[in-house]
Amino acid sequence: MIRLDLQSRLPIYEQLKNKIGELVLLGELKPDDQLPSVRNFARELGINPNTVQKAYQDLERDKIIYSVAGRGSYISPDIDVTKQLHEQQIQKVKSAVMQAKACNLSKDQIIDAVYDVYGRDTSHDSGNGTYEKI
Amino acid sequence: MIRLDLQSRLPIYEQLKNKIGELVLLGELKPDDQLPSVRNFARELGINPNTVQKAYQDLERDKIIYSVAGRGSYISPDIDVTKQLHEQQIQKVKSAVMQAKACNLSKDQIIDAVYDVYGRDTSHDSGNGTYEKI
DNA sequence: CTAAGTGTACTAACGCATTTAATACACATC
DNA sequence: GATGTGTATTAAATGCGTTAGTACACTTAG
Repeated sequence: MIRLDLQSRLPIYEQLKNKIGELVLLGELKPDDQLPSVRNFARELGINPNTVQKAYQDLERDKIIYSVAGRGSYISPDIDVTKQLHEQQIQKVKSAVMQAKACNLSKDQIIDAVYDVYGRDTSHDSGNGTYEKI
Repeated sequence: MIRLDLQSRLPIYEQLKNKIGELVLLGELKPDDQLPSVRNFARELGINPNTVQKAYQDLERDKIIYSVAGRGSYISPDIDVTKQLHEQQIQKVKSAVMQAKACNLSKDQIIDAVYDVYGRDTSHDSGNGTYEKI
């Protein structure tokens, strides 16, 4: 079940886009998997169908999903979807890092922050469980 | 001169707060330095005085600056200002990294992104000061 | 064919944050 | 006293996000 923060400054449709992208990267949504219908998803999330549609529109524009009138919306089979979603995440990280650099923070301070999130073990393992898919 | 993006999703007063914090961390604004008056700053930036005041209010609430009625607004002499601003930047980086981690990105991928911003030289120099002028 | 479910499009209205505008007041400085 | 400060208040306008309701074309199951 997807949890939304209706109080967040981030619009609902942006949160939804992020969540779907996250599920794709986690492998819980695979190419050609069908997404919930606009109306069902909206009912399930307690929001308006138009809001779901807006998220789907953006995702289709970014070629993360594709939609067929009368059938439904599906995860894009495009091989580069994962690559694209990865790149999106990387870009967000880079933006924050650039801002920090502009504020004179040192590389080591940033690296420390990354270690704070991922743990400080010296191994170069990513630490997650889907590593074997390489 | 401070440049604002009036089209950004980030409110003007938030941009202004960021810019001032940035100038403090760059050492261009030092403790007890006087900031432009609300009215002058607004005229200079081409925005409404209320917007500047809102930024100043937030900065004073966060103890980044202090204001004296009849005199002006000044950078707080609090020794921890720099530390606090650093922490803000670090938190933004961590948020982006946590989001990326939730999407299954590996630690190495994040580290690579950091290197993309800071450069890949193996030295542990922080890169601040006049380093970039070489 | 019919019915139900799908994506899509459109208009209208509302809420809310942001921003602007215009005053007003108290204080400090000269 | 004049000027320049910060501060407070009210009002209006604007834009974005969201909801609501309706409508149409399409696909599928029966």
